[in-house]
Amino acid sequence: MKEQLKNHILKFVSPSESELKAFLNATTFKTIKNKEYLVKEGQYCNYQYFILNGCFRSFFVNKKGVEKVVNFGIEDWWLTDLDSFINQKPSELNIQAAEDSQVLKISKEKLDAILEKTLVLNQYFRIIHEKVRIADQKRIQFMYSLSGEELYHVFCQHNPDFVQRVPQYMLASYLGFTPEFLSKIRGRKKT
Amino acid sequence: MKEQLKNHILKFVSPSESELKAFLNATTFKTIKNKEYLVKEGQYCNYQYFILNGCFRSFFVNKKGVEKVVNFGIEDWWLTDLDSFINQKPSELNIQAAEDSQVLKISKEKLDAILEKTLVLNQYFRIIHEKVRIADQKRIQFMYSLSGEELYHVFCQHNPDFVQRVPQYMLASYLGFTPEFLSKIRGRKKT
DNA sequence: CGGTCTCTTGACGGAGTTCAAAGCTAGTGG
DNA sequence: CCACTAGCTTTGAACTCCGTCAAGAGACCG
Repeated sequence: MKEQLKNHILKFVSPSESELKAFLNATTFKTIKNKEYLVKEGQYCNYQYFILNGCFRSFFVNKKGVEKVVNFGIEDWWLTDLDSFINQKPSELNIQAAEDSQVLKISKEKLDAILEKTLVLNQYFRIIHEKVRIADQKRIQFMYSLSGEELYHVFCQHNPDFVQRVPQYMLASYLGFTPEFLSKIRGRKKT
Repeated sequence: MKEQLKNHILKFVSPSESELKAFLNATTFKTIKNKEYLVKEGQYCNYQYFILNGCFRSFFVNKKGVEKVVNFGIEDWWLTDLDSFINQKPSELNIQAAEDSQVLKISKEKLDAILEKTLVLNQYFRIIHEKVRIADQKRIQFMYSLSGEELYHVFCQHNPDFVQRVPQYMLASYLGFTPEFLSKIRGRKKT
């Protein structure tokens, strides 16, 4: 199953066989059931996770006790609480499976050791970061220019398959409004 | 003036003298007056900019013709339209000086050539990306959990100095609301 | 001084929230 | 195979935050 991560890496950089082996060997396989947590608020997040299959959401709980979904993760995405992972502080986020899932995980110590000396893997993660930053940029642009209703429709157009995979209340939270409002949006627009 | 970039790099990684020289020599100095543009919508953004001093805003224009500020940049920040720079497509953003400023710029070709073979500079940019992603993450958390008024007060507390440097209407746009509303917030709270 | 750019103020309207109740659906156990 | 529960979605009425529009007041710069 590490083939999948290998293929992902080869999409972006060209490591030697030994560099690839060293990295893949530093990862370990993990199965996780729907509703279980990879990371819980308050814990130190010492791993970075590569999603083989399944689906996750990361969220935090605001002062009023409401869960706010800040991100989803699906196949071939890296997922972690970066602030906790990089700066070694307690996580403010929860990362929870939204489906039965499988991941590869790598510890901070092992990853740091590899990044200390391997050019191509620095390139790989640099490129991943670039892609995420570009995606986040687009997301912020959408949030700044569209109404809630428009946001929903654009999201459905861009991710028609994904919309089916998570409950509506998570989607509503991710898009920045309440489940009640999402329900009303869906109520309109019946041709 | 390249000392400043050198010091910034040395905060995060330890390049050899020759690696550092090669990188600094690839950058060129540029002065830019208030209101002038580094990047305009529709242009290809072929440079990454390191701000020596001054202040910039990046913004786009939505369908209604309203300017939406998506980011500010000040001393010791790297700035570019990443999507345009990385994927070589026309920029959707404008980057405009908000003060008389000085920058160092590096072209995509030169940067790519250096990143092709220099470990430490991949590390450096990887670390920069990590920091920006963490900051963006926090920003999204704030946007999801605070009202407009709270956003403004938190921003003022975190950046008391910066608030003085840009006109209020830019700040309002950055925080996601109208200048009129910001003015009303300021009107209250005159204890 | 005159014009442009920025900030303020107020009346009104609308997008989205809150709260509460009821309808659905799927899983669970008897 | 049915009954029950728990979680998810829908619906509606009242309410709030913030946007829109319009008019005026400073403030800065040539």
